[in-house]
Amino acid sequence: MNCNNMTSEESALPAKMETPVGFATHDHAQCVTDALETAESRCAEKGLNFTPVRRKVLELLLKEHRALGAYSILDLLREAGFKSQPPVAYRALDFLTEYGFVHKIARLNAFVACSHAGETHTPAFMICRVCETVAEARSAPLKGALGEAAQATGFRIEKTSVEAEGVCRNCAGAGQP
Amino acid sequence: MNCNNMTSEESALPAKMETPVGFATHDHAQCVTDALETAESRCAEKGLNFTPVRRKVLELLLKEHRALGAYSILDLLREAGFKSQPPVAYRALDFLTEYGFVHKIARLNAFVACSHAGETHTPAFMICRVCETVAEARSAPLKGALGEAAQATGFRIEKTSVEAEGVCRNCAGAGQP
DNA sequence: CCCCTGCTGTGATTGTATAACATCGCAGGC
DNA sequence: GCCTGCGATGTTATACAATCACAGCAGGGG
Repeated sequence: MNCNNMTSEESALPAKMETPVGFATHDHAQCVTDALETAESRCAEKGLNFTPVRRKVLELLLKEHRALGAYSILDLLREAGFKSQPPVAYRALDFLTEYGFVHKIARLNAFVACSHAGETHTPAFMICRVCETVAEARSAPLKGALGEAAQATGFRIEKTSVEAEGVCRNCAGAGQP
Repeated sequence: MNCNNMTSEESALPAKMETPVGFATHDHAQCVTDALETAESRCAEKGLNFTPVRRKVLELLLKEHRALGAYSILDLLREAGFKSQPPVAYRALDFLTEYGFVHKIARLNAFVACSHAGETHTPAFMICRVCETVAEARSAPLKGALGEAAQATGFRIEKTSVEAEGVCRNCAGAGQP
């Protein structure tokens, strides 16, 4: 579960920081199967239907470990033997998104597997424009300028998307502009 | 310039708060022409070409006072007598976006005129899912959980998009769920 | 004058997302 | 057994978003 972990709980900065950027090599096969099992048991708990298509889509996203467009996912699904049309991929993605196994990156029109299994949370993303990796940080929906503005104006926030585009340490170190 | 002003400078909460939600009635015709003039003079300053199409697109967005999809804009352009194909609208929007007259709302694949003329800034948006109005708040790109996570991991932020979806005070008051 | 540059016009194409409707399979009640 | 309800999937078609490629044109500077 814990690969690609850029987690930063509010102001609890380092001290304990697993793999600092979402890049350190790790036992990827293991992290994929772990995540799949977690998802499976979560669905079982909640009485949700973790169907083959849904499972496969999540698996593909976990394997890729970066954001994929819906049609890329569709291609991979087909390669994997599913004879799927667009709505199939979208429905699976809707399901996975609804229950927090996958997040949508609006900026990219793409989807990424969640780094912090299951429970509903309000993530913030850092998108490296060089290597395209997406790292997920936990965020507090109501803090910062946005929360203040919302409070001041009586706006009730339901969902947030916080996405930053830039260059990760690895790529910056590799001399990318 | 100052209609739809949900501005909240960092922690400078109320005290002075123009029109609290982006809804209060106001002299709209005036706010549109003011904004257009501001844009015009800004372009003049910088030696930019504020062409008829660009002007019209900005005018349309200012008039609508909410986020519009590219094809809606295209339709309006055509109604206004321009015989435009998609690239025309997109090019105008690219220009306006690049120089900060218009912002793109990634969540909606739509565009909205900037409430705070000209200078480059990193806005945050509150999107009412009932009335579709978009209010803009200024934000600090490097504050909050995201900034901390970025610092901790050496990620260099270049652009951010912060978008909140919810219900504005007016619509909440009108008994919307 | 010519060339360069930036903007526009146009047609076609690709990518993203959903509508609308048919079908399937299974659990539960009669 | 049979019907029904329901969630998931299959299928076709289409709406909406974005880009490509190329042609033309107007103004400015050499």
